[in-house]
Amino acid sequence: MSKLFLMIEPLLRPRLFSCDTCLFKIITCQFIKQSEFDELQQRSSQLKFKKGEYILKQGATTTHLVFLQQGIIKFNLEDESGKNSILTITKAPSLIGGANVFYESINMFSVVAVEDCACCLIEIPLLMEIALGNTQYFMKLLEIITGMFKTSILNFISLAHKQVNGRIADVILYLAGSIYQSHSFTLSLSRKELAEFAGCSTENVIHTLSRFHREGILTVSSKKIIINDPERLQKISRIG
Amino acid sequence: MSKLFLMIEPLLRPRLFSCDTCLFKIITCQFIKQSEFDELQQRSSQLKFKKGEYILKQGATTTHLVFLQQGIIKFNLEDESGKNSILTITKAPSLIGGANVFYESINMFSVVAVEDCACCLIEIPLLMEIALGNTQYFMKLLEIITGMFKTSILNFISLAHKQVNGRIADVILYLAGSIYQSHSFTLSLSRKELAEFAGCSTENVIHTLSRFHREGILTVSSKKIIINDPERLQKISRIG
DNA sequence: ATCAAATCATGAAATAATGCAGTTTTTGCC
DNA sequence: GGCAAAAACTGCATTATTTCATGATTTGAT
Repeated sequence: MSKLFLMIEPLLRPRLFSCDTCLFKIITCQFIKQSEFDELQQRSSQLKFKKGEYILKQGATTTHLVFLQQGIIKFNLEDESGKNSILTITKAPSLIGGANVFYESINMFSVVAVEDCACCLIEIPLLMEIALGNTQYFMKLLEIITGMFKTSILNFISLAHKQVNGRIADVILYLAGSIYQSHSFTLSLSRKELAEFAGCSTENVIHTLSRFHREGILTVSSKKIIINDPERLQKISRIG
Repeated sequence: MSKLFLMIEPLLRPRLFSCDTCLFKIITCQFIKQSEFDELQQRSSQLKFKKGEYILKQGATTTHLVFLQQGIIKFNLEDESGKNSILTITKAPSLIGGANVFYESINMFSVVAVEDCACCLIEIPLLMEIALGNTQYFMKLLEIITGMFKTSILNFISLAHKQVNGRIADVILYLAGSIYQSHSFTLSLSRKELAEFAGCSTENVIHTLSRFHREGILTVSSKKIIINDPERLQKISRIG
């Protein structure tokens, strides 16, 4: 890419990140033509979201699939009385909003940035047009989307049939294993959000984390968490 | 159909129910050729399951999609320690095992007959062969399968973030609304199964049902349940 | 029809979880 | 840096839930 192009390119169509190294492309490019990918790219828009901003809003209609390029998001269910439930937390890279592709276009829940995010919004009609002409590509998309459904169902199972101790152990293990991928991490969620995720009161999260800290299972100091005894945490998760 | 044919047909290939009035056909026949449906029918097998029998077994691999023609089933998750959780209850007509179609062939959970069932087992590879050549049919299948995913997620949401009162109210309302479709019904589930569905102890189910009975919300006498005050039950469900 | 096993039911004690009131700490903003 | 607001924390009273012990009832097998 020439220096001149680098200078004027942002004026034409600013790119927050390169489409050539985009994982969505890497995952699926083996199945579609460069020309098809180029068209997708042309008609996609890259957007930044600050922590706390809505990426998709529950109840709104969408015509876009969101590829989360960078950041961490929560799936948020808001009920009539204003109570929030967090269905799951996901980090980039991830394809979100898949439920809308094959079913209906009204968002079942909100997607909110938990950390600053970079996203790519892909037009669903265009994507479908390409997918319908290409079985392998279609199947790949399906696999990604049903895989996400599956994950969130498994998430729920662990939450729905355990007591708070086990649920909080689950949440911590999930965050360590799937989000931060380390036994030592700095939470991007508040205690209130942890409570919305675990389905209990904020106080209960605080009490339980303090207890785990007292018992040496975790080291908790404000947002910083270290898992000292993963085995015991897993045991608590197992027995519920 | 001639009388002679009726006499010998069972010897050739016994049919528990007619394929021509099968809802799976009615839902999808508008999109596929009669010859395609005939082949599906040829290679499908009809089976009966008694109450308590496994239709699909968690952890086993399947190459068949199950169309539930008659009866009520539960989706059962069995953990290492032998604890059961009921994910959801579904009645005929319903297409089950859809998760296996696009993802992988290992059953995430068991499917067990809660009442005597009649099922039709459809070969997934053959179904896919037909679907891949027929966009509309494919989309229809997808809609059915993702719709089921969606329903079970919504089911969970209501269970995961409520207290036992609300969860049991939910379970009763779900059974009345979606399974028995009446305010007065005879349970095919035991108290233990209700507990596995609501995610609480068996005693808690019994206590709560007795309380609802005492308060005039329900009339409960062993397996027979009458909802006397749906509004109050709904309110309990809402406030959790 | 009878017996054993499973299910249903009840109450009481122990444990778990919530909600509240009040305090400290952190965060964001001018 | 200082201030206000939000978040984090603590202990305690209240409520919810489980667990256990016990007995009644129902179900299924022989």
